[in-house]
Amino acid sequence: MTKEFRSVQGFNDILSPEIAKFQHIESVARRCFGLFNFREVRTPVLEQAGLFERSIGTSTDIVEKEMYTFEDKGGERLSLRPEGTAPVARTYIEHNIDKQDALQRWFYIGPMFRHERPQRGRLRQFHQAGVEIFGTDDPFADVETILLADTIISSLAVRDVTARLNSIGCPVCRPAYLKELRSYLGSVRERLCEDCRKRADTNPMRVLDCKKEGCLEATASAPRTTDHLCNDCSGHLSGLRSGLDALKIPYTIDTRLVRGLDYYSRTVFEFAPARDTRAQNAIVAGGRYDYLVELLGGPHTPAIGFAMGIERMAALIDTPVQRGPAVFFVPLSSESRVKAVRLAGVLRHTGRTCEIGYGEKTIKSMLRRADRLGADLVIIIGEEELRDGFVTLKRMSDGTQERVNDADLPDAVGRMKS
RNA sequence: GUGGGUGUAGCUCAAUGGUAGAGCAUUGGACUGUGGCUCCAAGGGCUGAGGGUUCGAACCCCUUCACCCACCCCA
Repeated sequence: MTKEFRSVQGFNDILSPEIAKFQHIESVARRCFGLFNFREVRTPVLEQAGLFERSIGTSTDIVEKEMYTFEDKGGERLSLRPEGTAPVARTYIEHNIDKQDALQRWFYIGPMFRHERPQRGRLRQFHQAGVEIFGTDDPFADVETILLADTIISSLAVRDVTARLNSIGCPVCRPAYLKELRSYLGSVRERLCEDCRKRADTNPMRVLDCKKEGCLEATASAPRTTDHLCNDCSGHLSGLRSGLDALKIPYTIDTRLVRGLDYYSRTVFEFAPARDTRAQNAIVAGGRYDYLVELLGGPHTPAIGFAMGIERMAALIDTPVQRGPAVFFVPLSSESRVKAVRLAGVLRHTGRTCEIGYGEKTIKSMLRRADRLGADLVIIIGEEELRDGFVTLKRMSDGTQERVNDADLPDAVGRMKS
């Protein structure tokens, strides 16, 4: 069949039963955010293109070729947000949050957009849940951010996920490090892949992140960020590590871990399935961005956060069982349907989920439907029930059924269900 | 952006140039107001689309579209 309309490439419909995973992940995430006392912030999906260009960095792939950027009718250059941090930082600045209380703990959940070739774990519209802590450079904020990510992952019963961690320094120590790294990379240049030769000039730290064997070997003895941190950065890192150790949160230091976004400083981290060697396997990633708010025109505001990929998390969990309705009504005439609607209203008032069968279908087909939906109880209303003011209440699990007077229905439903 | 793979019923897949099929699902019946189990039956397809070769194409060729996977990169 040729369908006239289909969803746009990389923009997927999410429907039952897959939707149950999303609902579960989001509700677990919300609960954890709430328990850590983070407040929700909802920002628009559209922002000025410049916000991302400046924050993420113009030489990153995201900005260079993956943004949905267009001119609207007013001639403004707008972008669908490719990530959540920059918009939230913009919000922090725009509403002068620091004037009230510079320390803020925020979370967001929503769709993000990147124009890439879709594949496993990568879509053009995807969903992230993330947090940001603004207004402190206390390493304990880093600890708590990582703890929160770890809490969500374990609350979702996802196993064998490991955390990798690194510090990429700050404007004080990074220039000297980069100088050293550049000269090292120059010395092994001919052993690097073509991409990495370019990166060696434009974004040398990314060379460390290359997965190609030749590059891995060539950079095996490259200078490490962690050996070139200034006193403050190194103190920050050890504060973070001792916090994680004290809480017994497992992690490994990975000096090759740099992140793809320009705004990170000091702490960067990533959670990924231990066994999965595929490239796009990070389910949570984040880091510190102490200079982003400033870069966007706000006051100096150290901050840290992470983003979790909801689709990627969904790939790691089982589909939760979706409960059927507590009660499915089987009215055998239009008069009895009126009664069914009335009784369903009473039951819904007591918190029972009810669905009423439609149409001229036979009792058999309606019962089949009730069975398929997984209804606990069925209420049959025919001629006799209508005339004498009762209903036939049937328990699907064992088929037992009884006559129940209309007025006794809520009690009888409670009794039969248990 | 580059490379590979796949498109046949709602779903998962057969059919290798000669009448398009199965399982599951759906609907109905056996069972006239009673679901699941079993049995019986039915509906459902321009074989992604367009063109070509051939007496004849799901199958071969060309074009195109879509999806999947990988690279790149990222959540």
